Amino acid sequence: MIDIKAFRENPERFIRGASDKGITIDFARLRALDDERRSILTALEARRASQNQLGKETGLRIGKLKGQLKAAAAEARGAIEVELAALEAAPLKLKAEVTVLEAELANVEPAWHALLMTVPQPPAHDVPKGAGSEQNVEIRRWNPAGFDPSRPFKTNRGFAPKSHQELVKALGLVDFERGVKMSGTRHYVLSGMGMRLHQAVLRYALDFMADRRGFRPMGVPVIVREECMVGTGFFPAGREQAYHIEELRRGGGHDIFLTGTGEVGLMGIHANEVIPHESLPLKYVTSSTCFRREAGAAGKDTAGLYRIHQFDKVEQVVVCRADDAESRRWHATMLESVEMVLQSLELPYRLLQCCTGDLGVKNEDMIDVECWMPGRGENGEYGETHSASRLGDFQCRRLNLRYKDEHGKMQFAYALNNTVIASPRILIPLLEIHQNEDGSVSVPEPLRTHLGGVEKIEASR
RNA sequence: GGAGAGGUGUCCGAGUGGUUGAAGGAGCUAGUCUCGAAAACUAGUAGCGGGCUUGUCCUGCUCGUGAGUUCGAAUCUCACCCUCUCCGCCA
Repeated sequence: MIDIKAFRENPERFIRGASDKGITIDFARLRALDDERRSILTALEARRASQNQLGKETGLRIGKLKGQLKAAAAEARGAIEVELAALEAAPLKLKAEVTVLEAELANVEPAWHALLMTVPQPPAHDVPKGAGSEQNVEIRRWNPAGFDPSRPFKTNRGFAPKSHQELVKALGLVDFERGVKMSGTRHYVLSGMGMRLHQAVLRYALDFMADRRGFRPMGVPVIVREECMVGTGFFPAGREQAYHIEELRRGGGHDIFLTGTGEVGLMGIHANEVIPHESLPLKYVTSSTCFRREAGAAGKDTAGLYRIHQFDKVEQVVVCRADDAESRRWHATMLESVEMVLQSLELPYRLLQCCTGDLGVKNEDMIDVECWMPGRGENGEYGETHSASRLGDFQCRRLNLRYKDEHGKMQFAYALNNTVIASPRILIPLLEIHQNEDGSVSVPEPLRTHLGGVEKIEASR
């Protein structure tokens, strides 16, 4: 959520931001609703102030008279009733006015709030302008020794590559047919070394972040209330993307939603809290199952492990002071972690600075990491495996996650998040890059301890 | 799932219709005292919002949430959410 005060002071910034992101918002309406809301509020509060004052001046007297009225003899009642009517006239008039104003406010406020919640965080000043992912800017790429994606796989390795679909089938790692039988399209069963490899990758990434990067490992809910989804900025824009469990309809207290990323659980932890500034930054990592409906992606990446409804992801978040330079430093540090993991797994990758048009509602700066997938497209393609976002105070403002700075001032914290590893998607480059001519797949060194020392996955296992 | 108890400020806790944003205590901050500390004493100690005359200014809201009764609600009514205890069931 943006700061409505900042919008009043400098609406241009938000209008330009939304336009750069390619998001259409009726800003004129927002301004009109905001003005209307404030003018109603002013009028309403003036009445309330009068009510409070009258309550102090005549309230007690009214109470006493009402008490007397009950006990009074018939002939004394007339006088009391006259005085009561006189005393009550002013408060009753105010009450009527307040009722009208409250109704007006109830008419305006929900629309004002709903619209405000859809205004996107403006992109950072140095994010390149662009309409969509085609205009993302490559920052750098890295290749392991002996493999250069700019040359054909065959030139690199001396044989034609198999796609990951072929590999997992031949090696018995994934059973798509039975996954679909049980749960429908985009579902799968991990099997044998497929499951072990999946778990190894996750465990390696989590341990790496905890042991080598000082992040606190957390286990968080993946079924959450709507407030968590709204607070983290996934709703309302991404409502269609989330599985929705309608508990209300079957008599439960409230509906729940399956989270599409561990970010929701990690950021929700401190919602509505005030963090002592000494405990910042918070550095959390989690491994969680992620659920995505993939609404609107029909027909896209339908085969294989690329786009699926359920997967697991090790996710890192940082909650830091409201300081742009600090948030940029953490962004770099988090990306460094990702690069260390990918390099240790010997996977070729590149970093892309996303342009304004490729940013979501909530981020002001995003860098995607793409791994080389030899079996993707005609002759291999880079495919997105990671995404690192800086959110400014957008998310913490929605979550009401604040800290008191050293001057005792309340501040909304800044938030960042970044994939450490997402599997099974990461298995695509992992299997395809490390495949051998005989159809086996070599296991990168860091994963072996998590696979009982296995160095090579072969069909027989 | 059944039965019961309860949700008040940073924390504990009082408060069952009237000036209560809220007694009392703890904690925290500052001061006095002290060579220093402790103790004691004194004072201070919420958040969010609106206004303009932007001020050591005025003002509204907040006692789980929402609606209602009332001139007036932390206090009464209704619905909901949450927590805890016991029983049942269970990975």
